[in-house]
Amino acid sequence: MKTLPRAFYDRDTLEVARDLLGKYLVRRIDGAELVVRITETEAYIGAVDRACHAYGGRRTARTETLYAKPGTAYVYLIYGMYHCLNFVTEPEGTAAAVLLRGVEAVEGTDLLARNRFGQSWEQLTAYQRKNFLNGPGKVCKALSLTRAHNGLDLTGGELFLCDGGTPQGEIHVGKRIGIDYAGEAVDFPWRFWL
DNA sequence: TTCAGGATGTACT
DNA sequence: GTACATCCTGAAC
Repeated sequence: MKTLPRAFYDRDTLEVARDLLGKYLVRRIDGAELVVRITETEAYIGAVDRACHAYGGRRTARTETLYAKPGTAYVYLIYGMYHCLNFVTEPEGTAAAVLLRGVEAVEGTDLLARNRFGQSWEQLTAYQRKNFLNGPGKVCKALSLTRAHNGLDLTGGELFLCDGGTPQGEIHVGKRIGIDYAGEAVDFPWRFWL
């Protein structure tokens, strides 16, 4: 598989969010390789989006990463205990990114299960398996990603994306989750899933 | 299967 | 002091 080049991210954020479906995300850690397939994303575009941390050109210590060059990881802490992983898009100086909301395990399932529940896949309940990696906080927990990885270059060898061919089935489009505070942006159809 | 409530700490007002 | 791009638990259905 080939690592996606920086040019992949240096495009319209909505296009990137849609194209990310079906792609493989690879995480190398302690000699192990975790691979997941992307199934759900959301776009956040600072210039026009009240739900984006960098709405209206806002620059703070936290949002600085959103202005970084495309192909950078933006990781932040939410609700005091979970992390969210984003892929920075569009040219450097433009605040936009794609939030990773859901994936499915491809390689390293057992290590993913241990990171998330402290147990092997075999030990998980049916409920735990069904809700394994279907949320942004769950994905970061399983991939062992924290704010320490904020600003990481996605064209490097620690965390990167690979092409996965054309995804099967239909691409769904709808409203984003958990942004009821964002006024008119609540209704933007910027969520994509398989 | 759905729902309400709580956990928890950082960023920003 | 308030809000937050979430998740888990336990109870009701």
